[in-house]
Amino acid sequence: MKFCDKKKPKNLYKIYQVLFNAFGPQRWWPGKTRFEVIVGAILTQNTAWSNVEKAIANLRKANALNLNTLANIPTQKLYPLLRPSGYYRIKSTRLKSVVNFFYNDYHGNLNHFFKEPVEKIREELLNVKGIGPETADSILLYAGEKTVFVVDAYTRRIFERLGHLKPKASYEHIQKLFMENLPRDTALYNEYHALIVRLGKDICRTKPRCNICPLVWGCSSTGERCVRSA
DNA sequence: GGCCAGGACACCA
DNA sequence: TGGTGTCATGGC
Repeated sequence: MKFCDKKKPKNLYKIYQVLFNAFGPQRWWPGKTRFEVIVGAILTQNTAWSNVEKAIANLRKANALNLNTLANIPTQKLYPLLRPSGYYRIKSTRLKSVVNFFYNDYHGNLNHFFKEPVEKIREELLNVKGIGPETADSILLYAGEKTVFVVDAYTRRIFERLGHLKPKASYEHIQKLFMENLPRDTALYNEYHALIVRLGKDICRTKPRCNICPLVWGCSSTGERCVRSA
């Protein structure tokens, strides 16, 4: 066990409740279809969602927001469409590799894919070039409604500061911490990750303490109901 | 003009 | 195995 304190993880659900009461439901993922969620998961890598929306709008306008079209479009034709989301060359290649995976291995049938055991399809996703653990888990949770907790940079940053994690804890360790200390509930995992991102955008990143919430870190929206006291 | 965003990967010691 | 550089646009 690499975590700092075995007792603290018991508070993970309470922290969720504090965040939910403070911010309300986040209604993730904003994609309209499973495939759109998968595309968004690729495009949002290290990128603000507002930029991803522009690229998705470009794809939709070009009638390319579907598996069949993307499977047959040359990678370079994606460049101008994905440009607003940044890293457009890399993301064009990654999107193509993901699409080719579904197209070749599952004949473009996402329902077939998501019916397979979660451990199996997670491994398959991780073998696709351009899909790391966070992107794979985002696809599984938000597109496949699988009970998989998504760990991102905000999760690491926030829960390190709260003392739940040692610095440089691995993705798998952090994921295990949440999944072993929360009810196995897909809707809960969905909402919790979204709330963490919501909080992450809101808290002070540079200052260890702030005036609004003079504890380990502060949050302008939660105010006195800071999760530190949960 | 600088910083950062809902990461992943190649390369090197 | 772990650290570092690279990929890139748009908002604040």
